[in-house]
Amino acid sequence: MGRKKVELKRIEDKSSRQVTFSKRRNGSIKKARELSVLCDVDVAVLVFSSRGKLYEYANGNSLTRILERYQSHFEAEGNASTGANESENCHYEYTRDWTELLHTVQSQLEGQNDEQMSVTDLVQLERELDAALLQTKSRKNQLMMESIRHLHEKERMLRQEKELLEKEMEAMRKEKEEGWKECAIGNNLDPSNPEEPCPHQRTTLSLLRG
Amino acid sequence: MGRKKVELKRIEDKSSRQVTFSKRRNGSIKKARELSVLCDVDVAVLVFSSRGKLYEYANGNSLTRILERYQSHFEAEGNASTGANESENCHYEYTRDWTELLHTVQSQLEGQNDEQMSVTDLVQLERELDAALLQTKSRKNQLMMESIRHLHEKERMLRQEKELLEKEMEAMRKEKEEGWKECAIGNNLDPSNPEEPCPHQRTTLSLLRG
DNA sequence: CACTAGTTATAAG
DNA sequence: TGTTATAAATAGT
Repeated sequence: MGRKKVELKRIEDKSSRQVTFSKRRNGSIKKARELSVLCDVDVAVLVFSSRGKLYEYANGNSLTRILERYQSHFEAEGNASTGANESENCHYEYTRDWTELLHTVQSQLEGQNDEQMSVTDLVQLERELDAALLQTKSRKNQLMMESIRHLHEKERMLRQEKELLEKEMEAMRKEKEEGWKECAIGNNLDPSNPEEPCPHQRTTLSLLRG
Repeated sequence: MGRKKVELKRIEDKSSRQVTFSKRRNGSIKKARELSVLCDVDVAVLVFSSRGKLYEYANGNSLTRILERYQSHFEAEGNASTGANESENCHYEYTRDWTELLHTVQSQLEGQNDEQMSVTDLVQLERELDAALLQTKSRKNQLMMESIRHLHEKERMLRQEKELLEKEMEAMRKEKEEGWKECAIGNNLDPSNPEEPCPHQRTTLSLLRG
């Protein structure tokens, strides 16, 4: 789409990468807006620049809302098997079976059926919809519970890591102190001197407490 | 970009809207991928079809990760209009009603009622039960979503704390090193001596790397 | 940022 | 779904 065809790989030159980033970011968001308007659907685009700045687009429903919508069926992939890296797919695969059902309902509601549905048919339809609903709810609950469990687990891990870090730090502090004592001995000073072994250390400690 | 220019407004013809949706959805996602690859940035695209199907694209960091990143962003920017949604209703009053409802159902099921319930009564009962069910589900979802959001937030905080600790540690390590140099000077040793300033330090470092 | 030349996306069939 | 004429995005300047 320019003077010459470009390879699909990282642009190494920083400057032209920046230019391309700016141009294509706008392009992408424009495309998203067009899609949203023309087809009357919800679209969100998030772009994080390499320096962490966020550019976003979201129509109508604010992004927050869209994210909630997403979250309600996220982490189905949580175990990494499905959403390896590039995820580009349609979720709700189990919905496909129901599409027919919904179609039936729709034409039924539009009342433009050649063959009006009999009560018996409708009873059957109701039964199927109930089943579908049950499945949906069940799946939703399962995913949410999994998600919560997963997050709890993550929290636990993070706490552990933090604890470990704190221990490391304490150990390091002690070592340093010892080091200073040895140093003092080497300098023929009295190691039992109660005065500050090192002014730096105090700084670090007070930072820690803060 | 086609045989003729199109207005930027909802395509009214359902069929061509569907076709355009399909084409442009792919186009948009393709653009997003190119942006991501060429400029080496994180990009996410979410598209919800009118019937609620989700199409998504996210490079590298899985979408979940990107969303977390997004949430941090916008939470950091302060005010979240945590819209107090509909279900602010008086929970208790409804609960009392439900007890009655369930009681009714129970005796109905036991079939030991003097007065059998008429179909009309049952229709009404069904209606009430439906309403109760709806409320229950709504409340449950609300609580679960809150819980998830809360956990995400906690995770974010823990990560921050961890980062801080790591920085502290690095700083402390540097200080120690300096301290050793000064010490060496005090002991009239050559500070540029490339040998180990302190065996303890090595231990700590390897722990850090682990 | 503005300008094209050559590329890509896509509306219509 | 695949094709084609044309609009739109964009790489290089």
